[in-house]
Amino acid sequence: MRDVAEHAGVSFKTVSRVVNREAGVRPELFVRVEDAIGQLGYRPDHRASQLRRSDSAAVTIGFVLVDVANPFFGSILRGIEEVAASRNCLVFAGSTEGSEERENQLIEAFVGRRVDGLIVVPSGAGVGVIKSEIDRGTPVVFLDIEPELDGVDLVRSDHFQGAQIATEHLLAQGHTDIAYFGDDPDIASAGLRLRGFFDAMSEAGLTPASHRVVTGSHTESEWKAIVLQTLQASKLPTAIFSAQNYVTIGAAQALHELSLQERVAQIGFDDVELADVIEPGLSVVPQHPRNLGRRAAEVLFSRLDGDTGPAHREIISNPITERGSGEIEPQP
Amino acid sequence: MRDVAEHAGVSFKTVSRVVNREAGVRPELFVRVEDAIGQLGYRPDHRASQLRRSDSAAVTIGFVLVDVANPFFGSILRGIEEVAASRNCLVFAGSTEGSEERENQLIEAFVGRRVDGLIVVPSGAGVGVIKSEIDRGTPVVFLDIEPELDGVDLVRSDHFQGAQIATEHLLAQGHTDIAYFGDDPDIASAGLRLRGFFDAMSEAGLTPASHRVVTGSHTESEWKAIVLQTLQASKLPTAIFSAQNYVTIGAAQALHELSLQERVAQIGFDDVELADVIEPGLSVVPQHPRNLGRRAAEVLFSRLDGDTGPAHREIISNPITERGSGEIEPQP
DNA sequence: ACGCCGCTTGACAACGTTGTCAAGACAAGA
DNA sequence: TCTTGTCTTGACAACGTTGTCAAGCGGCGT
Repeated sequence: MRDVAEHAGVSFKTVSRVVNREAGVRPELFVRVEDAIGQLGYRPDHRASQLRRSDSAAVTIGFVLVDVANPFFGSILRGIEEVAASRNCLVFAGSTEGSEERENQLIEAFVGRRVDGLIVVPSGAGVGVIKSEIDRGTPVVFLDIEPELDGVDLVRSDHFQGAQIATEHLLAQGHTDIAYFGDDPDIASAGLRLRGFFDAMSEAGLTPASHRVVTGSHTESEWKAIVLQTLQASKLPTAIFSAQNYVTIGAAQALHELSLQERVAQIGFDDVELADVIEPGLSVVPQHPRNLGRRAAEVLFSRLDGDTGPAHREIISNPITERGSGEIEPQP
Repeated sequence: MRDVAEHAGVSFKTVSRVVNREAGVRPELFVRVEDAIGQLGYRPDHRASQLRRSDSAAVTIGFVLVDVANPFFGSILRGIEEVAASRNCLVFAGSTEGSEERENQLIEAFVGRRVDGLIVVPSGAGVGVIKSEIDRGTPVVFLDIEPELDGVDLVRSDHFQGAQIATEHLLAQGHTDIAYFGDDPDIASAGLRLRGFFDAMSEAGLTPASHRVVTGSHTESEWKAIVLQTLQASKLPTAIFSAQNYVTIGAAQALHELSLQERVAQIGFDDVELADVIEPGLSVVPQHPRNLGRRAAEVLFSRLDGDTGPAHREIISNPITERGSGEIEPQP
């Protein structure tokens, strides 16, 4: 900026005025400064300007998620971006892979860059660094997973009810021997889905055998192997509830490998690509992740705009998308 | 920081020393400062520290992509993150949706935040803002799409050869009437794939009829409609080459809707989820996007580490993953 | 001719941090 | 005791920008 000022023969304050389109600069000077900026390829240092500015609207938000490569989170990020872009705001994103340590690192890195707000898919209970940030007044919206904290903003799917209606849907076809595959129930959302499953089962007077409930955190291909192994190890269940998108894919792969896709019903939580093309089509409880992202961002920006109302708790439920696999009747 | 210094009864320079773990602070003072930091919940302002620091390793990079919701780009971003995280570096990411204007906005926003380097999937020809940034000395690695610029670093799949081998694979089964569906050939990568297709066809002495080549930028569901319409409008082609992941999904949906999946061969560029579960399995030329991201990041960091060698051009090709759909013989 | 006003411009402090350097304390050696 | 050296600490400038304020200029009314 100093260079530009010299080049245009003005003080750097005047350059600042031109850059910020402030009124009260003689057109002649304005042009001279713009020319100098163009010639020198000068770009204002946004960090320095933020450093001095007091007010100013939100310019950066951080998004802590589990894994951007998972289209569920990728779509959420896209939704957040969409809202942020409309307000000229940039997004930092980082994957935790479910590690609380990495989550803390990311949050500290984001806060160190003075993000205006955070959207977080918590890996832990929300008692780590994020808690102290909330206490310091940083606006935070939790997404997808509920932390063990009161009075915080939250946007998520109704994991419990989704699992319930999925299970009830299978029960309604007459299934009683249903296998559950899902993420580690220590993850709050996965825990809720598991409880939704148990709840629906016990409503029907059923208690799932322990070998019918398989949980853990694995990749797609690991899930395929796990489901394969489980299906081969004992009497076939008549239906499967796969409680996460990668689990759904792994389970579908396993069923097809064993040519059981017409014999064993399957219903998944969260939609997946090509679910309508496989035979039978995969029935799922969808989540509309892009909308989840949009909503979370909207809530965050309303806080940044000064909304100090009570905690916003938005729990979204969606009806089942029936495509065939979830409508298979129990086979003897 | 001023507060911490007062609270601990030291100068803020000493606080700075403690925060940066500099040697030569009496243990007693060190503890006192750390306590004050803890009590006040102080977080160093990373922007201010960067402002003053001269040297310092790379701390932030920017990634300009087309759409994070597309798992192809999501996986690339994951690969970049992976490398960046290992160097304690944060990633800004932004989706352009193919708009050159948005690309320029993003690059300006990133540069304004003084990112140390950029990875860019260019939407335009690379002559916009990105060109002037390169000239100013910002390290830039292009990814997936080649800009119309010489001497720049680039990591991408071999779009031309991939399309060639896909087409040759279909030709080898005896197909001569092959339909091409793909992105707008104005996008450099899509243009290369289309040329790879034409090249393989003409090598075989064939010239595709103009109604056999359908291009444009559309969503998954639009592609399904377009392929449906095309298949119904005229004599069936005996094979389809779908040159992008969303196109592949749309085309597969269309074929299945018309129950033609056993009659019309299909081969796709870029792998998709569940491709091995649908019947017949979808044959594709895969891309391993996470690895593309990792490689681009590695190249960028080597530049940031001072590598001033000649432009790095890495063009990766992968063999076809045969799953069935691409091995269907021509049906009369 | 004088005072007042509005417009344009620049000097200077401030934002939160680090780099530089000098000052003070204390111990060792002459 | 005096010098020298080492260790710890703080004062101050600097990074690139914006906020504040006052100075300079010309026009207008009296």
